[in-house]
Amino acid sequence: MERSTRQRSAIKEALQNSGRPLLAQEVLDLAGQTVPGLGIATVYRNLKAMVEDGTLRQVVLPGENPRFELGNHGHHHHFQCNQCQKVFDIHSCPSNLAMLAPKGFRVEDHDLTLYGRCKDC
Amino acid sequence: MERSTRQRSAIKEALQNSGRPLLAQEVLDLAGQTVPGLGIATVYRNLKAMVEDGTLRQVVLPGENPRFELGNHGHHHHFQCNQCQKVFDIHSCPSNLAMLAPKGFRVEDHDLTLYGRCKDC
DNA sequence: ATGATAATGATAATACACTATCATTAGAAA
DNA sequence: TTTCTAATGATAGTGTATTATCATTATCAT
Repeated sequence: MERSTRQRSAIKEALQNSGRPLLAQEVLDLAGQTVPGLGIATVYRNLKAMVEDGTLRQVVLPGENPRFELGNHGHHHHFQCNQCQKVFDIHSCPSNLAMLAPKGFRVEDHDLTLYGRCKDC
Repeated sequence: MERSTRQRSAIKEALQNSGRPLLAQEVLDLAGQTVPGLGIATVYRNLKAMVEDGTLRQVVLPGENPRFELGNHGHHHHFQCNQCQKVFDIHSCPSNLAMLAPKGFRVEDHDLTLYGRCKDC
């Protein structure tokens, strides 16, 4: 059966505390402060398992490596800072997007990314 | 100086005739019908050169390899078909997106991708 | 405390899009 | 037509994120 490890806890905690989607490398950096010696393979292994069981979901922005965020958020979008490259959640969503599509096209979903300067940059 | 070749012409023609952004592989497939034996290296070489001189621009959707479209289009967005995976242009753009960002965040640009079924699927 | 084995960490292997290399081909200036 | 060399095509090489391997460690039911 599944065992509870310091590594797995630290990884989940890093995602919970960050409040924003993290790259695998960022997860390693943050969780590695709690568990020195944490290996990148362990990070990938756990991220993958947590995505599969629904604990996490992947956030993929254009041209970027996958980021990870808690899976219990509803539909939302993201903002990427042009300065620090960090990604933040946006908890609102424009309506009417379906009517932008040409005639004959059925819209089922959408992705929106805003770019600019974050609060700290 | 730069020479005019059948290969380069066929590559540009493929992009012009398609009316939608194409993957490097799709460019090879289409232009290869005009120039049998066309090599993938030649496609990449020319796509890269044409992006650098502004003839083409790259279109990068989340989790997808770069596509290429003519560079003389204005700001616009894209629709990807969930069935055939093809990408199409959308020549309208929602306004008000800047106000979706949290306080303290300055919005400078945005990317929007719609997903669904295209006219042919 | 002990044994079974899930999990880890180091690192080799993989996948894959893209680029470099180089011998050959083919524009185009003369 | 000849000559120069840009461009091509085949393919080896590269970069890099992710995964597999495996010896070792640590969790937890007993």
